Amino acid sequence: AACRVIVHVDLDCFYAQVEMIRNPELRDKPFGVQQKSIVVTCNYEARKLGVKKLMSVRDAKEKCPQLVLVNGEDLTPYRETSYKVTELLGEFCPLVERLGFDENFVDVTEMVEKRLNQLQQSGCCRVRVSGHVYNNQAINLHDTTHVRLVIGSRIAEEFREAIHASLGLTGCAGVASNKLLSKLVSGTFKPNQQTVLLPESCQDLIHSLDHIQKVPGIGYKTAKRLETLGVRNVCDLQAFPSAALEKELGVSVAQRIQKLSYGEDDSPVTPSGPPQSFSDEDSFKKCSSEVEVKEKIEELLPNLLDRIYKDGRQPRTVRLTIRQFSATDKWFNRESRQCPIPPHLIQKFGKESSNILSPLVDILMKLFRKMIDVDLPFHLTLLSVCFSNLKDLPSSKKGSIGFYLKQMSPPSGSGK
DNA sequence: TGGGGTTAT
DNA sequence: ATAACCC
Repeated sequence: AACRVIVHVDLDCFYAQVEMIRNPELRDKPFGVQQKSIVVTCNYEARKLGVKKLMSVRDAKEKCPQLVLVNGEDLTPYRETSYKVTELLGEFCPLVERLGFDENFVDVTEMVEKRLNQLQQSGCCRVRVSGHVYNNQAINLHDTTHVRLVIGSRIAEEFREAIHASLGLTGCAGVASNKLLSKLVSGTFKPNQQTVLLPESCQDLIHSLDHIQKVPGIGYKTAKRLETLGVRNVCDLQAFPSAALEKELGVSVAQRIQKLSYGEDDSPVTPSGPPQSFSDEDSFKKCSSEVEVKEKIEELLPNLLDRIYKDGRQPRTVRLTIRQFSATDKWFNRESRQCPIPPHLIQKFGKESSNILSPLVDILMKLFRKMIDVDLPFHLTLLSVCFSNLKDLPSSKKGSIGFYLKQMSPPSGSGK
């Protein structure tokens, strides 16, 4: 039975790397990428001096007065670079799944099988591992699972080399038999290194997590509920009675996370393909009048429309999301309203010079009034516009030829 | 605590 | 439409 071989690729402090490419002068200085009052990430120079991810600008400047800050509120350069990485991996193998802007899972099982066959036909069964082996575990070349994972480590090295050669980016990789383990193991040696996990060390890896919330798939809410059950670490979760867990969290979540606690994860690598939605948001201290709301929306829309135009598909749904100020529990209170985009407006998405902007603003303001009684005082701290339910144009209308293919100038001569 | 994303219910 | 998850 051939095991799966999954590679998790995780770029080092991604936004900071993109900024260093845009401005090489930053290279040897400690610097951070700022969004509002937060340093969302920083380079390793800054990390040496005590700056951490998601630190407030105040704390960061206190720790490190020389810290240079770059505004990173416009994600365009990061998004574009991110898709270049995904596309590059897609040239090796079709099964590439994005996780955020800086991580990708690649199912390399087929590539491994092919190389394994070539190796066996050449009569040579020796393969050298690339990078670290978790726990420094000895490799047994008579164990075909070991051999497969070692071949995976070679492929991971090729991925990282390709990303560095063509995009100038460094990152980590983890190689293991499923997504969960590949992700966990990729973080074990940190900048610009890679690690392979052999099955015998799986329990050591999963038990090295000190809190259950470090298990990808167990988030804030589930961790809190588990805590009320007395479940604090991976051992607790493994040992907890399944029936009681299912009663608290529902069968689906309970069974999934309990398997995760054993390092088991049968979820497939699902190719991400083009994005399912395009959104743009802005947060602020205060927005409390209809006129301000309209101004904010008018700021968000042009950027979004441009991205949709470049994508080539047409959205069928538009959504407005708001966050209302609340002193307690600042983080959770988002509401949204969405509606279909009227067909006559959908048509205008692919075309320039059509005035699609003001009708969209009107629709979004109607959605706003469904959430907020504008005759009463209100206090917003965030506005977000999202286009989703993207449909390809009829193929006669040119545009998206498929995600991975570059847009090419049309051949001379007629297309009938 | 930003500015994005996804899937399940 | 919301709630959970991910970065």
